[in-house]
Amino acid sequence: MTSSADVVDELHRRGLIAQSTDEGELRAALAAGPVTYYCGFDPTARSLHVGHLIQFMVLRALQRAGHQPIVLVGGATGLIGDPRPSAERTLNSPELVGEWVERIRARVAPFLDRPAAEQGLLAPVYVNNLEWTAPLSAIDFLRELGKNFRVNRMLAKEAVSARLNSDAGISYTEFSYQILQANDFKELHERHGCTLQTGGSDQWGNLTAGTDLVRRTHGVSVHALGTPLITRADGTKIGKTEGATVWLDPEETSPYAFFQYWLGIDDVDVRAWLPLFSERSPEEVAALIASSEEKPQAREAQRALAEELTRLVHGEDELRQAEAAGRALFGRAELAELGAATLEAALSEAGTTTVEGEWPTLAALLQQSGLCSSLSDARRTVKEGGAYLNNVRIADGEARPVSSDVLPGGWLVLRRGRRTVAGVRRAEVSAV
RNA sequence: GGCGGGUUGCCCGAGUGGCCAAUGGGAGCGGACUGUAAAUCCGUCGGCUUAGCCUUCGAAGGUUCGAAUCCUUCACCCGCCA
Repeated sequence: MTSSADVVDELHRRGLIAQSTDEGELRAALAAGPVTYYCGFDPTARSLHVGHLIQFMVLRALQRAGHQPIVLVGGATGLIGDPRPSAERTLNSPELVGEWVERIRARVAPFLDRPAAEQGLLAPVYVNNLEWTAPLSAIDFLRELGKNFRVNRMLAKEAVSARLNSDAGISYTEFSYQILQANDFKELHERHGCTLQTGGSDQWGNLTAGTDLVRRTHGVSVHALGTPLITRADGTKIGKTEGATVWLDPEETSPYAFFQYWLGIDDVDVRAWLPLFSERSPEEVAALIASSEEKPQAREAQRALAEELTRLVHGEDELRQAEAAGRALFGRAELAELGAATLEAALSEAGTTTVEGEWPTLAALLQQSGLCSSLSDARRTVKEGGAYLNNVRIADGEARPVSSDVLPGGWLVLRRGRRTVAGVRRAEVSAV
């Protein structure tokens, strides 16, 4: 176990610290005994995505070093909206945000509750800032909180100034966001003795707003740690491409797809990300990076990371199934030689569809399986040579499957492109 | 409250009466090359009963043989002034 203060060294070594308040003071505080720290997650979607993983890595490292984690879910701040540099957020209904709060809270458990239970570490405290924000009256907000904030400084925050310089401008609602988040730190300081907030460096303005507020109201120096913004080598955000966000919730992104995501990341990124996301020893991490440089085609680093993170997020059983599915679908074995059980397990990871009645055309099957978004898309994909039935390129989208196409268990394996697979079978055959 | 500017496909952004399902860039998707990588090149990128047809350019009406483009009303956004 990392000792209380060495955790800062570990975080630095792994590249998890982009900026921090007075580091000397922070080290001293961490060395003096268990520190209560928090990180907040706003419910802006149904689930958290891989971009949030880095926050959990920090939370876990601190917990491992014996400190007390608090996980805040932003039931209140999620109703207001943290200003993005680009444009105003759409307000979501309180009902929807409330539902997301619950879903997200459920997702967080494995990261901190498991180590607490298995290794005797301090169990996380869960809070929702709606608890103290909802009762706040406008008078209190303006008198008790507002007086502590200078608009001049608020305007200087990066997210705010970006918006002021854009056509979109910024609503008063979003402008107020930093006050609410600062107040969270103050409340947690008062309620739980919290003295450290961690978060993404894009949150830096909000983090320091919090430390400033606590200092002004309590005369106490508290801390903030900002993690670096993780980007891919090509500059895009991790796992957050508009088309295919990789979620942590198995209902949104299957463990199989999650595993495949990490397995497929490119060499440059895996070498950069391994220290960030792996909790292996520095020696093991270095060895994996060396392996990636010497024989990149082996993809050992990608595989190690995929295994570690799938196990962390989804658990050992799901990891085994995701791995087995990948081997079955991408391995050298002929599909027809796979047993019905293996095939079914693999396909259920990748995604399956059942069709009623007789086989429709292959183009229709591509659409119904979800591989293609529309019939037009399916026809286009076939025309481009990107659609496969049982690993054989489909030449005619209007053709229908024949009995010799049907694999053990009644399955057809449809594939789009190199790696997107789906299983399809007819309702009548499922009993066979 | 006044004046001005704006609302185009996933995003940015052209387009001011027919040649517009709508230039260009990005993202996405597919192919080639590879290592289930990157880069590069090629193709594609509203829908359908796909050599044709249907629905799109904030919303609803209108003018016209014909409108993303003109007119009216409405909604929302931005800026300046009060």
